[in-house]
Amino acid sequence: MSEREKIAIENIVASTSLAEHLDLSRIALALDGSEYEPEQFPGLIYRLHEPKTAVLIFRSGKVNCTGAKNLANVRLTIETIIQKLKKAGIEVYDNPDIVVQNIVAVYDLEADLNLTDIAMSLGLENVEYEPEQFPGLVYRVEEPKVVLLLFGSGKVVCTGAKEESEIEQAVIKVKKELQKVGLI
Amino acid sequence: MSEREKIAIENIVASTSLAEHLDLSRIALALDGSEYEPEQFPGLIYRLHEPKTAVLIFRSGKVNCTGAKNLANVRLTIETIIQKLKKAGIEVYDNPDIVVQNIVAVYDLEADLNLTDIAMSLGLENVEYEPEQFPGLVYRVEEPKVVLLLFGSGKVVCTGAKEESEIEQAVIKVKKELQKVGLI
DNA sequence: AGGGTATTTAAAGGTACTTTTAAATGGACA
DNA sequence: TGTCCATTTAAAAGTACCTTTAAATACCCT
Repeated sequence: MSEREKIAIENIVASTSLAEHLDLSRIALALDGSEYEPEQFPGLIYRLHEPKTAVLIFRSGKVNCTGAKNLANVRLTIETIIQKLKKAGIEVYDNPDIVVQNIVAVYDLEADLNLTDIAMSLGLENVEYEPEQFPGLVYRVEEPKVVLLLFGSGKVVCTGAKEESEIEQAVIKVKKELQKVGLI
Repeated sequence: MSEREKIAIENIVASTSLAEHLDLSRIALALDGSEYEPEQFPGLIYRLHEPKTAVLIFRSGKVNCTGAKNLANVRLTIETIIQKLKKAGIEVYDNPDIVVQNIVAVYDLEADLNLTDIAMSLGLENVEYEPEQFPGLVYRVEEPKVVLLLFGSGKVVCTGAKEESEIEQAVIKVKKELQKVGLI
């Protein structure tokens, strides 16, 4: 099994634009179950059940999609929102460009990790490890620019990537570094 | 190993009387670290570190001791309180009668239990089992009058006993009942 | 009369929080 | 005018706290 196949994408955050301006109060009435409390947060929140995602819609026409585990579901979510708004008589763009902003994934090193030893080996500059605050070791990788959370179980969470290839590179990199110092 | 030795007493609640009447505001000043908030609770709360127990002192002179794991520590706790109050110039009885009101203990059946099957076997009258509310099965034993909490792991908590012999009787009883229906 | 206030303790299951990341935007603060 | 707060999502694993039971004590409330 390749490293790529062992990487499980858990969440994709993507953004797009559906119009020059949107009337959120009107959309709040059109999208059943949506939440719009401008004093609490400027965006309107709408959740889809299939795929299970959440969409944030802003007055500027900008839209965020969160929660999808693959690109197809990001597109399906945006397309569903477009159709619903159109049906409600709200003008929006067709086939807007969608930009992936962040991907969260999990990888399993399949070996218990001594995080205290790893924290000393990898050096203080890119590592933060405060077990009583959080059980994971925070490793800020510079190239690719992502953040890895290492756990004693060997599970690794990668966040900050914009492409799947960055996750793969980061995972291979940390694996090699741990092997080099004999901590894996 | 006898059943008695396998029973671990975790908490003893005992009561006694130290005087006809006590001035809790004065005791609050005498016992450093004590908590006395009459609008919240009528008793004054005082914690001992060795043995690790908690004492509740009431205006009536009645006193509760909780947290001890054996009778000697209940007596030591009460004796310590008596000495501290005497040193503060507060008149209290010497060698007051101490009554054990409740003993909480844990026993291990050393076998996984199917609580759903046990709930049906032991009958609805003395058993309550609502796993989504609480993971333990509540078994109200009539003789001795105690309550047993049975867990899927085989661990059994006994509470309501006033003597160690009652815990032993109850544990032997439930063990025999489970063996009779082949659920252990 | 009963329930909530408070103390202690075990069992085991659940929830919520801790950390990281990214976009969007409106308000508050120096 | 930046910075930081608000929100959404997801994983990891650790902590805290809640659930239940019993008992004495007593004071308030309905």
